[in-house]
Amino acid sequence: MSEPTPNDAQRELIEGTEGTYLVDAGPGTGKTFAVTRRYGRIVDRPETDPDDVLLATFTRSAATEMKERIVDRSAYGLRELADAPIRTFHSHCHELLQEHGYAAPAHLGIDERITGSTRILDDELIEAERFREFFGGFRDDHPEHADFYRVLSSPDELLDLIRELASKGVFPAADGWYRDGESHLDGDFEAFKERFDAANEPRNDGRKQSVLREDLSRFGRDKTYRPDAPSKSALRGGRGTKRLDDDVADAVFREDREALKAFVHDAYLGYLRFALRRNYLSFSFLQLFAFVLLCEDERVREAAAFEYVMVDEFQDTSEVQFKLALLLSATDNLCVVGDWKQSIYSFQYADVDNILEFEGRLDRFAADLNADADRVPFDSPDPTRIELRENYRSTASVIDLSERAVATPASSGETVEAPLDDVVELSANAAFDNTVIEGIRHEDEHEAVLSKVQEIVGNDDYAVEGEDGEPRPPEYGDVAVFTRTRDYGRELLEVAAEHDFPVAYDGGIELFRTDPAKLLLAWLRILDADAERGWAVVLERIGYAVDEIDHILETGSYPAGPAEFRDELRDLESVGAVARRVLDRYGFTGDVADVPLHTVQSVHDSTTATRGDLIRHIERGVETGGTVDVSASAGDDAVTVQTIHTAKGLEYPIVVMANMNEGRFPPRAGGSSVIQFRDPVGLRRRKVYSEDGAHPHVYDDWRYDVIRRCLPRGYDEERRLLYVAVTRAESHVVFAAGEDPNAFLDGLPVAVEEIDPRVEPLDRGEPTDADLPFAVTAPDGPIGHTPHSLIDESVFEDAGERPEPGPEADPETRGMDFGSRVHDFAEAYALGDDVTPSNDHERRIVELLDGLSGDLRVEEPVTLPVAVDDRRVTLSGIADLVRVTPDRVEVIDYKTDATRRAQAEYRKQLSVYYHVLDEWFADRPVETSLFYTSDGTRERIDPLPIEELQDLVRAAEAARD
DNA sequence: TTAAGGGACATTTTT
DNA sequence: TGTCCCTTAA
Repeated sequence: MSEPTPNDAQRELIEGTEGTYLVDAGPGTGKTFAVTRRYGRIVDRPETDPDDVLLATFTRSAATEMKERIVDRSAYGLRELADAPIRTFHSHCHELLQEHGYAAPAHLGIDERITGSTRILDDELIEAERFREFFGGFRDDHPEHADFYRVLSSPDELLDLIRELASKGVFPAADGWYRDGESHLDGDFEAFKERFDAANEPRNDGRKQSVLREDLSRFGRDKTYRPDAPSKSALRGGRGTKRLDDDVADAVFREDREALKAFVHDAYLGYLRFALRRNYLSFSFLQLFAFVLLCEDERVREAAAFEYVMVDEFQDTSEVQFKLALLLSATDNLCVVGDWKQSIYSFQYADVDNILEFEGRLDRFAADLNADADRVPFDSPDPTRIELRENYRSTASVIDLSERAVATPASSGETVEAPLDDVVELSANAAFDNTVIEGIRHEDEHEAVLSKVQEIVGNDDYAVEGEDGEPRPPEYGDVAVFTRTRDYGRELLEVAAEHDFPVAYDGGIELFRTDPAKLLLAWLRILDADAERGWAVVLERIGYAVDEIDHILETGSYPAGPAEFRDELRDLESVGAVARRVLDRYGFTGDVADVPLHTVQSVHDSTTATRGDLIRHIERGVETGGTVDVSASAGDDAVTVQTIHTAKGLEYPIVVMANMNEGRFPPRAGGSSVIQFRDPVGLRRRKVYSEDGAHPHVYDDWRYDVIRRCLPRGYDEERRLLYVAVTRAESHVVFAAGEDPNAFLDGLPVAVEEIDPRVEPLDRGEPTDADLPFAVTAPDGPIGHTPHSLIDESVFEDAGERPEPGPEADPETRGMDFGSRVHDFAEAYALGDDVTPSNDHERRIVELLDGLSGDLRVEEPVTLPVAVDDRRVTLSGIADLVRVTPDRVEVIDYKTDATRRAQAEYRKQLSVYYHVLDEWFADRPVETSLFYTSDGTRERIDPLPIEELQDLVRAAEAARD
């Protein structure tokens, strides 16, 4: 590909190497191209080299890409740039601390040191674990903060607050708060008053009450305030009042919060010390100490500062990162590049105001840093603003759509205002514009998406630009399906797998929601307390039907195999060994198994965890969705499925924006937040513990109930997410919704069509499992059926007609409990263990087994993949005994209960087995029979043909719907 | 236009 | 658990 010539705006950026620049670089405007050119231009000068230029990126992959692109365009090779400061803020801080950081904590009055052995703790779940440990000790040592422990719903909440404070540059010191940190905690009354006044303005020329007063019409509903709170009418004024009194603003804002601040301070400082003593630094603390070091140590600052600083994806930086960029600048040659409309990382403390209010913040931050010393060279900064307006990626139609998307209300009542004036209009550069923008809708949303993709592939109506610039029909690889949530992506993958649809998933999977983690958790629960929740998972995995599991759980008579395994696990010393054995048992290897193992090990080693702790750790992982990165490829020509966040920076000819459904985010798990930090209000307590009178109680904070109604709330980031998604598209955009399209989709100029999803079976040239009647080695199909699940009545279908118990089947010896003991005995005997029969049932088993020759196998679950209406399903079954001789195969199922001759049911069970073995041993006949231990008789059972099993699946599913 | 009651709804993104 | 939407009454 030939290197393009820069356009005028790009040239201004490339050539303007001296001074301060803010570059508004929308999607597809050649930002990386211009930045790397600029970098090359600087370092190719004889007087500068890569060590003089800091290029800070947000992700590691972005740093790598930058390096590669620079190598293409400069005199430097990849090796020479290997150690060049082109890296993320985090890794640069790490580097800085390794070199100069030993005494950094001393600047906060902390005695502990950062040493060569201090590790970065990059797993947030593990950090949360450590924090809980810390907090447990802290509570014991600090009874004076008891009121706050009462109202804190969990330590996680406090850790969140600490992270947020760190991201804003608010740090604790041994004596009070570092620098002007406390003013952030107090908040800015003037700024609050502005918001308050805006919300308190009567509407309709004074005929209608203010938004704020209306909002407060439910003041106190479902709440309990302390007695000193004003009554609702005192707060709002009587009927007909249009606005709140001005002094309400004062009343809610000014409050004695010394104790609250002291609590947060002590916990924050204590945790810093704890981490250092434990020899680790979190991501947040890396930046914290780097900042402190650069601020306090002039010598280090001079040594670490760069001639040129460039920051990529500036919209994703946090407040403290902005300040770090200033401290790392030896001159005012600072260039930040970004696009506020693509700021979607607020949960990582990205602060969109860094870019939206760049000039103001630059002024303010520089002044703050220079208040007591001459630290940063931005005394009277006068940044040049460059706008890259030419879009090289998308058609004009797509660009237009994206600009509407970022202005679309998320609910009927919402109005979107500023900062939309700041949208820099882009002009398109595409060779042709045949853009299709459409919406589809069906309740089977996943199927709808897949069949839409199928319709698109090879369809000239959706032509995309080929290598030669000419239109060509699209392929699977041209299509990306975006989702907001990983869950949705995972569901889509599952449905795609049913149809053998070529999809590749890119991004994180929820480790704790995978089978290895679930089974590990199940076994830990079994070990801990023979917990039913654990057994249910284990038994289901083996293939027991729901009814059977219920029965086993009721009676507590677990099958022999798993019970023995449990005893074996009990003998193991460490939780790590247990994990290894469990994962081994199920054949989990490689990445999928390594990650849980690693997690188990690191949690265990570091915190002397008990089994109960580990169970809770995994449970929390399931709740919070700890993830591990995967990139599951499905060959070259496959649809990419990913979350919008992982798609950032990428581009695709065709984008399907899935899951455009209604859905607002409810309160977070674990209860409502107790302590919050939000500009401009500062630190707030949402609940108050009080021992007024005889009734200690956690009260709601009436002040905060007023304040939060003045805070901006809205869907700005959701809109930006949509913007990012749409602007990935080069040519076509399809929105897909289930039953209920959301307000975004309603608000966009897109016709939503109800479609009839039908995913056609694919002919991809090679036989797949779905083409075969069955394939023994195939993995489980997506829909599992056990024989028992194929009937809609009870398993014991003819229980109503059971004959009088015969002499062999007295109540003592009947039923599952007894049956399972016979089964255990039979298995042990068949395996050659030294066991002796203790009743007639077992004696008859001995007679049977002694009379059999050949290879005996016991209790082996099998799965039979079959196609039903072009969907692949899996039938699974377990037989008690398989006997293989050179000329035939026998499948025998023991029946201990003479009264339960549910042959129709047994027949299905054996049929599954029959078909699997018939495939395995294609050269000899397979016979299926039942052995009644009560009278020692055997009964041949004719297996059902596959067609009848398929019919049963259909019937079972129809019954289920 | 305001007040007040009640029901439906829904658990995210990851350096 | 908070929010939004709908209903009913004043």
